[in-house]
Amino acid sequence: MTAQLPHPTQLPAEMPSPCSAEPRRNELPVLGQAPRERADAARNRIRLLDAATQLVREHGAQNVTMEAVADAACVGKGTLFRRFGDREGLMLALLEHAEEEYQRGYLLGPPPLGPGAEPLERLDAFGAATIRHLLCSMDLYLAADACASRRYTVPGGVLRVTHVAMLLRQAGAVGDVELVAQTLAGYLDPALVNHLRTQRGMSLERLEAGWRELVARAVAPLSPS
Amino acid sequence: MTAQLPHPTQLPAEMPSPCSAEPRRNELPVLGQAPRERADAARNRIRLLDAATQLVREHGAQNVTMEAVADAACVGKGTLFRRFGDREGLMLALLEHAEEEYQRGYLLGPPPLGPGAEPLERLDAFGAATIRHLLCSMDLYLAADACASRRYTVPGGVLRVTHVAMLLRQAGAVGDVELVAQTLAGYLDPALVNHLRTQRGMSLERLEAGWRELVARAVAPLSPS
DNA sequence: CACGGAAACCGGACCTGAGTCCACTTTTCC
DNA sequence: GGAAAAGTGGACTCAGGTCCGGTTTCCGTG
Repeated sequence: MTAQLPHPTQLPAEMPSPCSAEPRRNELPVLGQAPRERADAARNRIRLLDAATQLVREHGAQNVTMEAVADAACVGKGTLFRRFGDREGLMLALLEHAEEEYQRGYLLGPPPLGPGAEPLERLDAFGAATIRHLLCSMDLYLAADACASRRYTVPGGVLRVTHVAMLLRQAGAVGDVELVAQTLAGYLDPALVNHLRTQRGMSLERLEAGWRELVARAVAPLSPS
Repeated sequence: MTAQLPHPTQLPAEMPSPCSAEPRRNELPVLGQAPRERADAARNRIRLLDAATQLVREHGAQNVTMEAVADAACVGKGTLFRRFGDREGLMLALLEHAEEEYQRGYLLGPPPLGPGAEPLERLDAFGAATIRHLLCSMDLYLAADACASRRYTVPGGVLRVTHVAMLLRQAGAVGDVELVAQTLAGYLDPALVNHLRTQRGMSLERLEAGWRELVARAVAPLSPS
């Protein structure tokens, strides 16, 4: 299928920061710094994201075709794919935007979610916040769902795993914290949360309580059997 | 890379028909119920599975198109899709066959994997067996990967969760066993195992040890905090 | 056993949407 | 001003999936 694309453009290296084209002159291509984005490219990227956001809100993520996005943005299909790589990439970009507030919440926000509270308290709050956030943007998450190849390399997901691992360590967890964190974060997989809610009819309360139990197990000392 | 598949012509008479909630047909023509599968349909199903198996072994699951399968089976494309619903369905059918021996192993086989051993012992063996099995057929698993909608309803996966939950209960686990089992089984997601192995370079030994730790945590008593 | 009709099945033309390609245009920088 | 780099757009390819007229199988009937 899609091997590595010979495209020079990777997935969105920068967030859609409107009109943040700082005039930097005489910049030598040192340190692998990305060269400034061209004006037309920036304009089109914003157009595309705007159009995509609008269409998704209007028709649901599943029913939005790439061509429709390109047309709505008055831009060629090639441009769309150049910017975002593929459909998944576009959805991921939208998702990244939707995740901003949530991410700020657990990275920088006030306790108990943010820094300042006890690690255990933060872990509990993190699970609850994540589950609620997922349920809010589930439509987009399911559309952006990375099939196998990317599922565990999506930035947001990697960040979650890292965050959980950090808190686990701070909470004094022992054992293979990395793997435990990965497993714990797996509980927060959008598709799983969706499945448990819709197919298995589990309540939000149960899902949150389940998270707390898993956290408790994760930080518990290991009794050598 | 290449999964060795058992002989294709002996596939189970049952196969998932994803397109509709079809009533299970039994073989006995009693009470005007259950029309059996037509002879030509059966013949073509076998042809298709045979051809698919061959092509997958030859070119890798990723590089096999549905049309190629249909052509190789000397059958129309419509027939292929009628039988298996979609590409995923076909891969799932192949996978189901590839899983047979593995499933027999932990359901009916000899201890420590099968019945007879202590639950904890069986849990440990189950993880190791699963990880090894996944790595063997990874090619097929990744191709058959159910994107979000089906990921948690694939028969093999559901069976694993159920099995783990049963063993956890037998081992005297307390708490929300269902959710813990689901999470534990999440560690055995093919895509995750593949990711940890290839992207993160984890050794088979570490993955197996990780499973054992998770099992230990899952059956540990819950200390009320 | 021949017959006949209904239901299941077949197959390949056709449609759709993702992703690619490349000749052409715009921007940037000197 | 001008060359090179970056970006553009839409025609094109390709694979998954649908549709429907024609065919085959099944089964009850005479």
